[in-house]
Amino acid sequence: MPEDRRESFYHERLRQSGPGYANFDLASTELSLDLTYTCEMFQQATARCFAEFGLSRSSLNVLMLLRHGAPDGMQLHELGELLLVSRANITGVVDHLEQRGYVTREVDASDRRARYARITAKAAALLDEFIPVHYRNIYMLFQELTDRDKQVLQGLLRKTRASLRVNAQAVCGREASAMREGDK
Amino acid sequence: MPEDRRESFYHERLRQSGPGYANFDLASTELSLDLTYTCEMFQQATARCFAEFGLSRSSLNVLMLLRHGAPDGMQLHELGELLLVSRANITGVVDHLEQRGYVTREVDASDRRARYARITAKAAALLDEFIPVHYRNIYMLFQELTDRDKQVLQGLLRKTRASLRVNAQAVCGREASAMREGDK
DNA sequence: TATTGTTATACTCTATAACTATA
DNA sequence: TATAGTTATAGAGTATAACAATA
Repeated sequence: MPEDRRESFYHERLRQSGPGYANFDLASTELSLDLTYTCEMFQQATARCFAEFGLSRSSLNVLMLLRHGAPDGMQLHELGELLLVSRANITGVVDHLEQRGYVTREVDASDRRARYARITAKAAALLDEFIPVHYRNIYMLFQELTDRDKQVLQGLLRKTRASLRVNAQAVCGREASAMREGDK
Repeated sequence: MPEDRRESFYHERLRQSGPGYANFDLASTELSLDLTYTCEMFQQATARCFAEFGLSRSSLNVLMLLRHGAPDGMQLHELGELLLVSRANITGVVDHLEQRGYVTREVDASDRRARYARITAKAAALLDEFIPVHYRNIYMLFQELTDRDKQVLQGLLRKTRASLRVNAQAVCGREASAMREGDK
């Protein structure tokens, strides 16, 4: 197994410096770093392939969503909600896709506030070329994990997301923390 | 456990549309989505707190690295290597920190090409305020996971990173895939 | 009034290439 | 020649606020 200077460096530093701060919990903090770091590595590993096809993660998400979830089009705010992108910013993503001929915008006849983004044949052709390469890359990147590993990992990541959802409201910054201190 | 429309939506779409593409492997592809999605949720949950303290993830990383890894300073290219940031871009991060008085730049006396970034007392004070809030947030966000969960998850994420490292070179785009097809 | 979408702004992060100065 | 750092540029992502059109 190849060594990684960063990996050991970070964990060592954390074990040393963490206990010097209040509220430090080693297991959670290590987990947060591991999660972020692993995700970064995965994205870095696939970044070149995305760039080569002129796709960003957002634009791929939009195209896949439109192709397989809504071949007849989807309103922009729906796209934004599914992709966790604000209404203001989904406009830009769709602009970009439209400029390159990958989606069209059509006004909804029954509600003239709404626009439907629809995927074009050109984008479908791009996906037919890109996705097999992308899927092969994904398969290769996770090759050292057994089926059992993947299954357990997926289950734990699902549980993690549930935990994040339950506790996201409780997270807050300076004032809220100060207030809670005051409550004691 | 709270429902999430996106979560079920994605997995359902993937199971339906995936097999239509070459090289599709459900377990790996689901894992890649789960990893990305979980990480996104975590970062989203902590984003407000970062913003409130005027910190970005990069700047926090630099400050923590300097404080606990190199209180006497670290060369910019070293920072870049540890944070996976290019030499060109670490300059900007350090510029930003310097403008706000969080680091100083000092020329190395023995090698006048090199600059050392050193953390200031002002930044140390900021960390003393920010980190306990941050650590408490992390602890709360992962609260629904048991110690055993966290331990297993960490182990599998480490194994995942090892897999990514081993296979990262094999990942590639259009031409390389075409070549490999030709080899068959 | 509320909703859909757009515009504008500003900041962060990333990637790349060309450049300076030192070694 | 190689290394450390900077500058410049361009693109993508994010966040926020103000605005128009429509319901």
